[in-house]
Amino acid sequence: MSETVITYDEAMSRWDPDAKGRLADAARQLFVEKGFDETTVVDIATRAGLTERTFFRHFVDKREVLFAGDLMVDRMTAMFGDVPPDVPPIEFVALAIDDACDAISSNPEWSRQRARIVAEHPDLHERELAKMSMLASVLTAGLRERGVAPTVAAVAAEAGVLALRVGYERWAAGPRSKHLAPTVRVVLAELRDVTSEL
Amino acid sequence: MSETVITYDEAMSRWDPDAKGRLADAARQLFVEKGFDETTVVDIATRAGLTERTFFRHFVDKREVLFAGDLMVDRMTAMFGDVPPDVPPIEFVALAIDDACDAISSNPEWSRQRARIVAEHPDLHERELAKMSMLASVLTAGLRERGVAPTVAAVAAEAGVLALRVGYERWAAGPRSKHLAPTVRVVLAELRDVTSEL
DNA sequence: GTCTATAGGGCGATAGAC
DNA sequence: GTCTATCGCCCTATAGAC
Repeated sequence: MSETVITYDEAMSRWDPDAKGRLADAARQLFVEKGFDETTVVDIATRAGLTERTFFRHFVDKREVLFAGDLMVDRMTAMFGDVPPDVPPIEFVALAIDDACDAISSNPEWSRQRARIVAEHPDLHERELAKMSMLASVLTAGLRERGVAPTVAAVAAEAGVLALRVGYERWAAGPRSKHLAPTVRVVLAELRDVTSEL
Repeated sequence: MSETVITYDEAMSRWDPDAKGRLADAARQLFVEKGFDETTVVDIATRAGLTERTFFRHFVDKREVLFAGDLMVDRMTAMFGDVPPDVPPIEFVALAIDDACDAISSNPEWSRQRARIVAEHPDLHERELAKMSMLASVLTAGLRERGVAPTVAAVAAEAGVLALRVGYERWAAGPRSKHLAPTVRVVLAELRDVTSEL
């Protein structure tokens, strides 16, 4: 009769907590060590003590592992209620973006490393843009609930996300500074100034 | 007089005129008929009378078939020289975007159908955003060559691309109108007005 | 043109938590 | 017992290599 051989790894890891977090950590490490293309999903899963199939239960595709959680969307919607009711649309957006900046700045080294990985891989850059687009949708919905006209809501939301995206890139590429929000506010002001020449 | 060298590409195109165009047409039809996910590359190639392998000779991946050519980038760089030297950055950008609008408007029905297909598939939307991001890079480079400060150049370029993207969506979703440029100009004005409240 | 690796899905079995 | 996370095996399509 044959007995099932259970290796140490399998026995230890199968029900260890935070599988998703372990996968995300393993992925980040491997992307830095070998690059995105050279890292397979099997590599990631193995390092996390899991299988390829389990990876895809947690992340819809390989890229998504770097954008874990979509925490920003939840966080942002949660703070909509805190904004006074009569601020102009762009100020509402700026406050929401400030909040997103705090989320990014709360882990500055990881956020900078992440930005570097994303900037180097077109596929990841694509996904980053898609995530930013989702943020814009959330902001647009938040503004429309406040009675802002749909077209104005969309444009204000897109303006805010533009500032976040450009500001994040600038912050990650520039000299170390703790807070992202000031950089993003500068971009927003530049956007106002540059469009005022129309 | 030099001898005529017939490359493999030229020989192929003699037997198979406009293989790339046929593939793009077949893809568009199939995406409408069956949806993006349900259409395989083999389906597309077969309808175009070609093989899967040939498809990937013309397009780096399946999504790319809807973004054929990157004609916009070439067209845009080509018109940079026509812009007078002393217009403000945002006006330079607006003129370049007008030109891109003309390219889109030149085939309005196809551009509207394309926008609908792209809007329905997250993967295609992602690629669209990436293409727009490339346009922004080209515009930024064009501005910097004119001596515009890097940060201003980037923000002006992103503003223009924002207007193109939002305007294109609005134009494709709204009632039929031939020209896209006026819609995009409206978005640009809205962007100026909404940010002026900062 | 053929061959191969990887991405990613479907589904049932199973190990553990409760 | 139920419920959920994980596994294992089989499959196809994408995409790249030779």
